[in-house]
Amino acid sequence: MIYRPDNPLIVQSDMTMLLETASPYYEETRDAIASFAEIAKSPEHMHTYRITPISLWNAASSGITPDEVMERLTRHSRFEIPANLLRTVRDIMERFGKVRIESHDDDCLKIVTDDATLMTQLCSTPEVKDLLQEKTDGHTCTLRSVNRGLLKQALMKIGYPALDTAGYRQGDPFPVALKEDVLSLRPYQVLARDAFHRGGSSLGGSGVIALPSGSGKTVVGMAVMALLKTHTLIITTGVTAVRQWIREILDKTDGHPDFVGEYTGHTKEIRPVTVTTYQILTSRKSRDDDFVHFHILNNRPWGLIIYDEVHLLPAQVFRFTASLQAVRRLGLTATLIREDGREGDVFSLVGPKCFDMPWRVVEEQGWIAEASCYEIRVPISVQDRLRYVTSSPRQRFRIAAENDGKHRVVERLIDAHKGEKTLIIGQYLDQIHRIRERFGAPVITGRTPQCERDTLFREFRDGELSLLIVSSVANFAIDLPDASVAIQVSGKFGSRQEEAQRLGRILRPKPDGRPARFYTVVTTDTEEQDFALKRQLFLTEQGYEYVILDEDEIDCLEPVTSTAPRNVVRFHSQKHSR
DNA sequence: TGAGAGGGAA
DNA sequence: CTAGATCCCTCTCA
Repeated sequence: MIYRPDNPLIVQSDMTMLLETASPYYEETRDAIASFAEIAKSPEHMHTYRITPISLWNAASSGITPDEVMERLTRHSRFEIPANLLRTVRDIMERFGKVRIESHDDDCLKIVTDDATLMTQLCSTPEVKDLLQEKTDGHTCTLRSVNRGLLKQALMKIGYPALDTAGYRQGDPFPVALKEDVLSLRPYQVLARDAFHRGGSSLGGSGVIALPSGSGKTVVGMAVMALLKTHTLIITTGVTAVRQWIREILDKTDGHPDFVGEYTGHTKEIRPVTVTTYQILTSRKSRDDDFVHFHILNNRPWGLIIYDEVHLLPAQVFRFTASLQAVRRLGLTATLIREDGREGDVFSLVGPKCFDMPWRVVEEQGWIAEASCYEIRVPISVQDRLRYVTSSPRQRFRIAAENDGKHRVVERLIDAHKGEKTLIIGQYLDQIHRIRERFGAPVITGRTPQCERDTLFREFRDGELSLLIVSSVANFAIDLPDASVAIQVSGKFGSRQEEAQRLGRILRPKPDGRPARFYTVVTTDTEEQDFALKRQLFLTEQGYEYVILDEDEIDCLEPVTSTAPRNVVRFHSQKHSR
């Protein structure tokens, strides 16, 4: 029996793992398992990770072998690893690619597998069988090209994600190159581009690249365009993002303005490079009308489709994407997590994750600002506590979130960061307006007209204004200027995505190299505290540690200086010794 | 031709 | 879970 008490990882036969955070080997172990497991819980001392089929398949498609997974588990595990777990991991990973999709003739493809029993099983599974045509022999079966996407979804559902090597239709050529004189790709951007293109024309060539906010995902997209030199459709979340892409393309490539177009509610241009929104693809005049815009865009000779913020891809766009399997697809995202559990559809229709890098690693290389995260706990007044306990579970969260006691904390934080660009981010308009009354800073909500936003953004950027209060516009507004301090006073239940997005607002490297601070203010002993923990999961997985402070510990926070060593660790050990 | 308001959608 | 923001379309007014 193996027993290595210094190792911080406990691997259990139900595919969960426990990781002890106080161990000196914690960071090393966390980084070793991050690529094939996902974090499920992160209380102070013991984090729980889960190994899921999707996490294993994503690992497999970013080049990690079953042996490597075994080796990492064995190296960091305290106890001997359950034999059945090793078998299951290998088994699941090897299921990816057991079924391959290959080209056959003009409008037919074929699925191929070496395993005749599996083929028989496929041909008797209703969801799969209906999409297939006829069996050529025990190992192959033909299907119509139009069913390529649907079949991949069906195979994913039964746990055998297909390796699609049927290749892509040749898009019309469009010569475009990066302006190498003004733009040099960062090392990880080159790695990401090449990981996407690995396998050349037929193997791979579709997939998702996950990189933190502010690390230049747009540039990766353009680097791929410059590699493929073909007509490209870029789909984004909103018109501001559309215009941002167009600006970036004109700025960083030699693409001529006449060949780059906007296709939105305002302007309907179709050009060799066209930037559009998810919404216009799914819009139609009435319920039983046609998806006009989708059909117009679908009948173009695209050789590449870029899905910006692919984690937000609306359910309906999956259907369209299923019919676009002959076009190369690149998904870009900072947080490849969906709260609706449709990760499998992203995997099978856009493609597997082909590249990612933990946020902390990008930070260590200096491409995004160094950031520390704090959770500050505030009690609730006796009156509000009374309201809280007598309310329905529905209203409770809101009462806790809108706790006016939070204002004291906000005041102290603003004092501690005088002169730094600070954002206060909240979810409820009432709360936001109460904060405005107290601190007198301007507010931006969805109601704020664009021209007013522009003015405030400019003042904030120029430093005339150092404090800005924003509602959940902060989640979408791509043009919101960068800050170095963010104070989150309320948010959307347990949304990991939102937490990550909001941290992203302060990650752009500062001119003076000063580190960023992210504070989330939470009411003690309420539901909000549980949700806060859930929100932090993604960032914990990326290597961030939340320091938990009580209200009056704020004054012991060290002031931010550009040369200050990281104080996260010191605070952490203080907490542990108490 | 463009701006702005209001409705519906998801 | 809700509340909030966005987008697209249409209509009206210069």
